[in-house]
Amino acid sequence: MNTRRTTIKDVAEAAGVGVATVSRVLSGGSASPQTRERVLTVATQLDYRPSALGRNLRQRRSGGIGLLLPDITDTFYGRVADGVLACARSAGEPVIVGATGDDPESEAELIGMLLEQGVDRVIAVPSGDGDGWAPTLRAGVITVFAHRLSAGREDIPAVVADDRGGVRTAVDYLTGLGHRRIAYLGGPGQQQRLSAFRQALGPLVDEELIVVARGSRDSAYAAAAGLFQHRPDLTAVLAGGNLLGEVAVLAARELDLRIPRDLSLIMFDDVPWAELCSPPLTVIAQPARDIGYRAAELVLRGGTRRPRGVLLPTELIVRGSCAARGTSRSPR
Amino acid sequence: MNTRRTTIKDVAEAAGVGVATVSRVLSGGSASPQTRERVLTVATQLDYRPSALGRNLRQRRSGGIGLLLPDITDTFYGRVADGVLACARSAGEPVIVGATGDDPESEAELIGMLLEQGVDRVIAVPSGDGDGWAPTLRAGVITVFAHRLSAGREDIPAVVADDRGGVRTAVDYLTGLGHRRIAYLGGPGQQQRLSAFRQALGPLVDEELIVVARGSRDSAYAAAAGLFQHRPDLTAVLAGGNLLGEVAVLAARELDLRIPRDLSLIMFDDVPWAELCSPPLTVIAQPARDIGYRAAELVLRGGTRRPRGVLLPTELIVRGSCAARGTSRSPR
DNA sequence: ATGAAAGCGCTAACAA
DNA sequence: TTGTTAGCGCTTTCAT
Repeated sequence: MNTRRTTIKDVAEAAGVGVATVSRVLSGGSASPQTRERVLTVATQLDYRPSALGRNLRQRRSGGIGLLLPDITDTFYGRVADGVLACARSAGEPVIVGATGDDPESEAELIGMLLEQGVDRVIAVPSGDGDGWAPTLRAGVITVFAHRLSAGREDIPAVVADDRGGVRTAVDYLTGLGHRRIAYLGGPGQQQRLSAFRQALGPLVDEELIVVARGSRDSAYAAAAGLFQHRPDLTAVLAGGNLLGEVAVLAARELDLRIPRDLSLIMFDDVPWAELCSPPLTVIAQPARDIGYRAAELVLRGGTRRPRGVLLPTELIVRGSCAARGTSRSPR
Repeated sequence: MNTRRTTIKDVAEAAGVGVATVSRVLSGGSASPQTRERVLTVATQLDYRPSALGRNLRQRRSGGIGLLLPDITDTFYGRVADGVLACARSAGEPVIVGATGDDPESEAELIGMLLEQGVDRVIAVPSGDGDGWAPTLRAGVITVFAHRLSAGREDIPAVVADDRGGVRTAVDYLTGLGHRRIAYLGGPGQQQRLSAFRQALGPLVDEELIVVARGSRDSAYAAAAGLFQHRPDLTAVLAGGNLLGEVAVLAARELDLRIPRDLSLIMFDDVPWAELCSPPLTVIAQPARDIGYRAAELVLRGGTRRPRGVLLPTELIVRGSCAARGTSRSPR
């Protein structure tokens, strides 16, 4: 059962050479053709796999990427993860994944775990206010943020979608349809979108129509339902994420608000079900997978370049959840 | 920038003790109260984190769990991953995640990567025919399958949903509604469901109504559309996964088949959008998160117990996508 | 109760 | 071109 692992020493002995030679051959160093041949043969025969543990310890690095996501269950983050995985794999780097639940404490704990593992590169959708990232920086861990910026951590490069542009497009579209009372239903950690919303709406902004939920589904649903009930005069909503969009649809149905007749809805993030929904949802699509891929590229490239971050475009995809104001809701 | 990592030696010196003592204190060994106190203080002062690399190398293990999933983007697998992550975290184990894309070759490659990392426990939704798993077994890596069994690998414990029961329930429900021409739209690696379907349908089974798509969305859509076009006489479909269900809805719409008037649909896996769909989809819910959690428990417990696998119950959730036969499709 | 020392598997200096 | 050797940070006998 417990077959001892084949080590470099075994290979060296079997091939009748020194361990250094084996190491050299396997990492493409110089060696005579015949020696190389022999070592390679023996290695495959013995099914030898160099231990990353030994190598990393020696090289004082782990050669692993840490990936911290709020919720791996959310397709958006799933796509981000997919991008990271794809890039990491082409570089032969393992990825250690952790789910923070958008909780700074949990995040800090996970950071500690990654540090312990000796991970030397981290990609994260940051949850805290940025203080939690001091340890990684101090430990010299190359860090890149994805999808979100972190307040007070402008020193860490980030790969994000053009939230401001997306929000502006959405608001323009809605106001163009004649809407004036537009609500924003947001989630945690989206300062960009929030401020962009205020800015895009300008004088039309109504602070009461801005609601920010915590991460959970319940919280989101409560926020949506509360908003709709409290302000039946609103005619359009911008949901800042697929979870928010989902609960908005649910809450609207519960309150007998017809979309788009009574309520126009635009959702951030294009998910497969947006098309299946009735009506199909108009969305601001974000290149989730690219975000992950680019973040991985950045983190792998190391601190060399200075691209202080990447901004990826968003796209308005018009489907059926927005209508011109006019067939407005019955005057309660 | 490149602050050398604090090592056990640093702590030992600072505390005026030997490294062995530090090690003992930190791993709860015997030590005099005062020594313990001093070491602990110094350790926190220096923000010392024991290197998992060093420890694992010494103990000839990595203390990491490998998790291989077909597609991290699929919410089902996302939930499985979430369960694994939760359990692993409570055990303080890091999880290295890989996406196989349901491709045996890719899977084999990833297995190699995990082995190289020295991972000593693996959880996987197996893609290949089982031969690919010889290396892990040989290397003494504790392996547990999740969600799927692998042909020819009955020696590896698996945590799966009660597919047979779920299929039976779905078929019973459908036949109870008067349906006779029931199709099965499946994906890769679901032998259980397929055979259960044949068995449940008994004499009613029509091989032409059984279609198995490859993993991709395109393939799935093509399969669904092809099925519906080729056999307009079918009145009900069982989709073997959320992706299959999604494309079934899409294809039905494209072909102007009304659900449930023209076509009744039951989907495996309850996803959030099932409720948002119109009509809301009747589903066979699977405890995805539990599958992951239990698999992690099993793999962490080690090979000690003999529970040769776990079978988790499924649940029929009736919503609006199934109707009694009668308002059948117009006799083309 | 504590320290010295060996060694996990590997790579990189240094010799030969 | 090749082998010898010294660690990387840690745990674990074995003495003390």
